Amino acid sequence: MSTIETKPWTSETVVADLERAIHEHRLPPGTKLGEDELGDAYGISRTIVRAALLALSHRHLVELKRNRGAFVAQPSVREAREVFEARALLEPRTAHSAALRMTDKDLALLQANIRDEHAALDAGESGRALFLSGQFHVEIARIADQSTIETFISELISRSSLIIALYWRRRAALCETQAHHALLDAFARKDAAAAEELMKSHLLDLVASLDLHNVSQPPTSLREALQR
Amino acid sequence: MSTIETKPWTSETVVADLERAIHEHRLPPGTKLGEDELGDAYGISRTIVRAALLALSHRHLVELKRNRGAFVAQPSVREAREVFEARALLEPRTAHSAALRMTDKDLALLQANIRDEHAALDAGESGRALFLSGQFHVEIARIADQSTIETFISELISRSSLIIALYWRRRAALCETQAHHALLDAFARKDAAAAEELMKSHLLDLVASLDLHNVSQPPTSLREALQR
DNA sequence: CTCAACAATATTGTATACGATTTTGTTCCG
DNA sequence: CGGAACAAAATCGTATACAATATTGTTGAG
Repeated sequence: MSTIETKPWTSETVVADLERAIHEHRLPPGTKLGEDELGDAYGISRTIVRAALLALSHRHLVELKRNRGAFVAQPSVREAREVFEARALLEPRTAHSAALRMTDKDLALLQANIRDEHAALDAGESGRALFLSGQFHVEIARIADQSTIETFISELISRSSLIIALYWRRRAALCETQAHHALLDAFARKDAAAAEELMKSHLLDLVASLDLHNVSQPPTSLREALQR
Repeated sequence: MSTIETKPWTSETVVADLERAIHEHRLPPGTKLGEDELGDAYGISRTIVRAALLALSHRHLVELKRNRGAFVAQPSVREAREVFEARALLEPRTAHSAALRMTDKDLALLQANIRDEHAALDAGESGRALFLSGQFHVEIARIADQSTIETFISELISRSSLIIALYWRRRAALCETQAHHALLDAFARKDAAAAEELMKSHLLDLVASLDLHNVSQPPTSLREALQR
């Protein structure tokens, strides 16, 4: 946990801190997020913690069970499909818009992002690499200058991180940065149509790298899981 | 206000009640939502009210100003454009999916919705008609069996209601139900391509019926608004 | 009379106390 | 020894008290 008690933690900063921890798989799906525990860790009262957990539950990153507590969400196979369905509707067209508005500064930012992701991978910081990989997509929405869509994509990216934690099947890990590289090239050429197509196939590749027909549903209850 | 104190109001029911009131324009944009006031109205403590307001702020229906309180949101022209941009990405394709999954029961529900909207209009209940008109769109997402996208569309519909309250320009009011009728026909024929196109143009018509180039921004501050 | 400074009031922000529910641990009967 | 009933503990749900901040009202000097 973050444990730096010198900071003035607010509801929003706690949300951001927890969201990043979840996104980086430092808090795996299913992790219990006790209110007292979090309050002690951040040095704040349960009031703030509850507001943060409520916010995270609205983003579907945390599941609140009445009188049971908060847990890092465990998206179902169904939900996983839906998330990528939504991404497929939003992201390709957003990449198209972004390509048309792309500035040199934006390009540099995206390039830096890819570089940092490479560095993180080399350093064995796979969590940080995953986070940066997601940021690449959010950044595109920001460049497209569509903050409303950006909010949706940002949520979907974080949820995708949970989905990856649950359903990722081992494969070539470099396909990610390859796809981002190709996108960057299209952006550099201001080729909006190519960017849209590349994003579309990138998302299809992502889904294909998941194991979603598997019946190993994240156990809703231990009882049910062990009764087989 | 709702004032029925015999009900066991929970955070969620209060959110639903307030959201509907906002959607039906009983709580116009800019309305101050005092915590004590709401707590008294519903017969609950500020704790629950705050949770509800927090939820509504996450849906961009309420704006929270630090140490100032909660207000019904006043989407900017910029935000209005973004909301309809997002709807344009999500809804046509969702209508396509819905057409393919449409059952007779679903058709009946949509038909009933249109009928109720007509009835509400005839009865002069324009707020209720607007709400039902929005429900038509949410229902399509539900029929498409995409709950994640449905959540997004539901939020966008509610925000659209605020946008209509602020930027609607007088016009033929029946264009709405006409478009919904046409959609229903396409659904009945299971003509997914037609449904997709009809939804696309319906959304374009909606945007066209708004006055978004107008400079009469909802005043961010009274000072600024009166200094002209 | 105008306006700035200050005081009073109202409202939100946060912490904490207490009650409700669930979970865990123990006991006692079969 | 096994299991159900009960007791204890932990945790969440809600209300309330108090502090922080903003707004409003008043006063007094110029």
